[in-house]
Amino acid sequence: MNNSYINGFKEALKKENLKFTNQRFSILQFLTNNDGHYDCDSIIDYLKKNKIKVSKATAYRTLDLLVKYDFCRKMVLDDGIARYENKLDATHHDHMICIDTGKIIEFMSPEIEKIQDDIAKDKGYKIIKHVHQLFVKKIS
Amino acid sequence: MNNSYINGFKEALKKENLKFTNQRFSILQFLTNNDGHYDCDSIIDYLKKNKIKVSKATAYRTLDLLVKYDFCRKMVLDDGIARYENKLDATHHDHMICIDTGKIIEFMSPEIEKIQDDIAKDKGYKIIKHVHQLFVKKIS
DNA sequence: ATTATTGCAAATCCTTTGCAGTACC
DNA sequence: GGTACTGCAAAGGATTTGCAATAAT
Repeated sequence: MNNSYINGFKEALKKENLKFTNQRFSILQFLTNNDGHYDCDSIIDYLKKNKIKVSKATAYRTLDLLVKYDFCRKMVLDDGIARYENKLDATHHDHMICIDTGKIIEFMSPEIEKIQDDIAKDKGYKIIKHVHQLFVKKIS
Repeated sequence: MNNSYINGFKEALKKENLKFTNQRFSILQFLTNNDGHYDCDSIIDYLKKNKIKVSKATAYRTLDLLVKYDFCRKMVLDDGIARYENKLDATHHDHMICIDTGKIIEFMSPEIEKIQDDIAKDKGYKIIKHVHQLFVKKIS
């Protein structure tokens, strides 16, 4: 297992004048070890099953931090609920979401990436991040 | 001015067994006459300035309806706040959002549209709707 | 020892819902 | 006249915040 992200995490904490705690680390660890898209409650529930107690307050505070330092990605769908996913070592990708089942499938197109860069540049901007979600149904 | 959307609106209302009321119509009218992306409160504030009183309850109920019948589009950013925009007669487009100023610029790329259709088809799905947002900064 | 952390419960914010009075057909 | 509408205020659900007890360096 590649644990090099731990040092990066410690550095981020130092930069923010924060301490390395079990709660913070557990959340990071959960996300880096699990592919998938989790809302705050799911993360807390999972950790609870493993005898690690984290409050919502701490979870949200930690998730904000992880997003800020690029350890994870936040996505908010139309239901207004934030979902988080590992971003470390994960190749960049976007999401296809099945309207019927809620299943999330990842996709990535270098062509699209290039075109959107060009579009932004054209208008005098550079892309900091982007959201690209396809809401789909199975072809019957 | 093209007011043909009024009939479409009346038909939608009939289909839902709903009545044509001033509040509902005012919201539709505001969105069709104004390009832009408005949250619920902004819409209510604007209408209030024009002496039209609409409650939040009614506004949200109406906006849901307008989305359902494709009169407008709902978008939720990471802040969790829903924004609505006119969809009628508007050529399809996506959004570039300036991180610093909040300015929203529209864009549209037929190439991207085609590629994403192909990606979905490839996995056995068809696209019902999509969200494509570029978060950008001005090139300095 | 000092300084930041945690969890709790209360507070916020956006959105939804129940209900009594009001408006449309 | 009957059925649907509106606004209000209360309820809901996700997220944030203040604070006293607790843990990290």
